[in-house]
Amino acid sequence: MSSFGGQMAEYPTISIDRFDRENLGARAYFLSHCHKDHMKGLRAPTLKRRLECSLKVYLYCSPVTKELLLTNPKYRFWEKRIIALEVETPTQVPLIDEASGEKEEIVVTLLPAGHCPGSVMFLFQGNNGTVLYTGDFRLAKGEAARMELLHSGGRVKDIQSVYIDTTFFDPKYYQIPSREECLNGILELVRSWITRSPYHVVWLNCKAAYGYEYLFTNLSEQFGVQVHVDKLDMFRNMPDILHHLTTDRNTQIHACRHPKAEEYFQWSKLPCGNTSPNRIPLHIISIKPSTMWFGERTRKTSVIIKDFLSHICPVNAYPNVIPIGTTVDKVVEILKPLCRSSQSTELKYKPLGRLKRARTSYPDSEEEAGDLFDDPPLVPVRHKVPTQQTLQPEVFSVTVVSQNQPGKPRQTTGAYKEGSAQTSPMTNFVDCPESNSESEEELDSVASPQGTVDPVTPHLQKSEMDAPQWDVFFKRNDDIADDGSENFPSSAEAGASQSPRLFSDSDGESTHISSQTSSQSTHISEQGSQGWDSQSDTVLLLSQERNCSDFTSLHKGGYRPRIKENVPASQIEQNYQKDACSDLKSRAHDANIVPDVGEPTAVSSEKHSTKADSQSSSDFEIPSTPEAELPQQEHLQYFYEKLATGENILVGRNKKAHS
DNA sequence: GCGATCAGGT
DNA sequence: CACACCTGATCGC
Repeated sequence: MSSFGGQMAEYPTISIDRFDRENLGARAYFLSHCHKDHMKGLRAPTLKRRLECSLKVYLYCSPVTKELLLTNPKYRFWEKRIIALEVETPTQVPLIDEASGEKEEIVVTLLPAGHCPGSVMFLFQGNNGTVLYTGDFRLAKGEAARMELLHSGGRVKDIQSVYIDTTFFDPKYYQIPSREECLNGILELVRSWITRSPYHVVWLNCKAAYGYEYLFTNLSEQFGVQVHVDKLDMFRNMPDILHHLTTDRNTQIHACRHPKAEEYFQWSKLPCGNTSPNRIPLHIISIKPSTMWFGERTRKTSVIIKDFLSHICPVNAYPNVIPIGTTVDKVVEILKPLCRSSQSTELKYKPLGRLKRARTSYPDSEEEAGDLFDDPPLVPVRHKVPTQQTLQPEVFSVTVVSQNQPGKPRQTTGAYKEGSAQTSPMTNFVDCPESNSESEEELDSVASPQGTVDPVTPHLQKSEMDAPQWDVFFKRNDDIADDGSENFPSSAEAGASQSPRLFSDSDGESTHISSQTSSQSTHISEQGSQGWDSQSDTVLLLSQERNCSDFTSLHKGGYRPRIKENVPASQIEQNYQKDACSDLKSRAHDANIVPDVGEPTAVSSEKHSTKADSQSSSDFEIPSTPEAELPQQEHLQYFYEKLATGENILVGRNKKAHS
């Protein structure tokens, strides 16, 4: 959990993502996104009471976050006190001390964070300097450089401090696949499975409340199958998401939840209860998105550099996550080289001409930049919040958003035009209506910022950046199985489909396959960029059938699944098979992936042995042959096929071990 | 009964 | 570990 207490040194009278303790007296609140760990105290009686007394205190967030928050009855008491701020629209917010009447103004700009729907970063500009609070974010390398509002006059704004999400600020995360890569891998895997029969279904085992929407929408679009979810009312005003969801359990793709979902899975039962329509049992595979997975098996030798932080180049950087075993000071020491003091004293100059802009060409003179601002990046949407944007190149004439508040319906200025919801040609973010009902307005999806982002971008050479080094994730530990006898077939061989089977398969029932893929997606379509989350970057696949085989494959640019399977005892028919299985399992150490969800039913003794071995983990570190080439898409397909059919992929045992 | 905290789990 | 939760037990009001 974030160590951020909610307050920033420069502007201690406002609180962000924390609403308890010392934050109870804040003059204004800000919520970066709708994830529980950023909402501590937000519905506590103490704060609720304060709201009743302090009528000038408001909560500011993005339109989408407001919508998501108010959909939950527990937070509905905030309804009259939330002010949705349009993304990428500098807005002036008054900070009033109700006791003394003292008033201060601060300009805040919401920048898309790419973490989950509605997630934003907050850029504050006021008397104590410019500071940036990132919240949880996931931006692709170079994306910060494309944010116009982080720049001014052709260069990065002078940022005093950055309050940054350091979750992945660790060398072990030096390489995180792109969303696009993950998405592509998932799409193919899902395709290979659901096309087998109407009874082959996929369960997307999602943890967080939000952040997987892009996965749902892309899967739905790709296969014409809506995703089953428990609730979708929070998206009622977000058609681009809503249209891809359903509460009808009769679909092949599920993202429903249940406390005992994992248990259900063992029994070929979906969280929603579906088991066997027409008495024909379902064949389920589960895909578990996880970014952390990548940090668990990579070598910690690479140095990561932060594209984001180094670009922002602030005077100070405050980490919000302090890894165990270290201290704030130590992390700060690591961050320092990226801050101004250690850079060549002078400000880093980054020509805007290098910025990748959604719009035509980017001006590189300040003057032209001014034109840019004259044409607001984002046109305030509809009737709701009247906003006035008169941005001049460096001069902020801000917009005071006072929204339909009880007492004062505010509006602000005239610059706002009703119906000006058009997406300006340059907008590159999603414009979601925050209103409900009356809006028949649809979300404008615009090209989302490409790629997702790694909060921290690995510092690699460009060539390396272009192609994820998958081997880092799948290479087996050197200390494990070094005889090479168990190497998996090289991708080329695997693709040859001659992998012997370790086990006979019983068609589908309970193989426990799990594989991981990673990636993020650069996005495709026109889904709202803000809806793309970071967690779906990595994926863990579990099938309820099978258990011991595992393989990895990679394909350049693509994703590499890691599969592990639990083999029902009944399926273990030969000793050598079992051994092989145990063997493999013994290598997996990290488990966090559910391994052994053993078989529900009869557990034979053999099964037991297998189970024991896999108890701690079901992930296999797949060895990779040094000379082996990254698997190509076709090879991957081959693996998927095997996975889907329940066949096993031989791991080299002296035969086609490597190529 | 609710909230906060902690433990444990995925 | 932390991602972002959830459940259950305990304690206090």
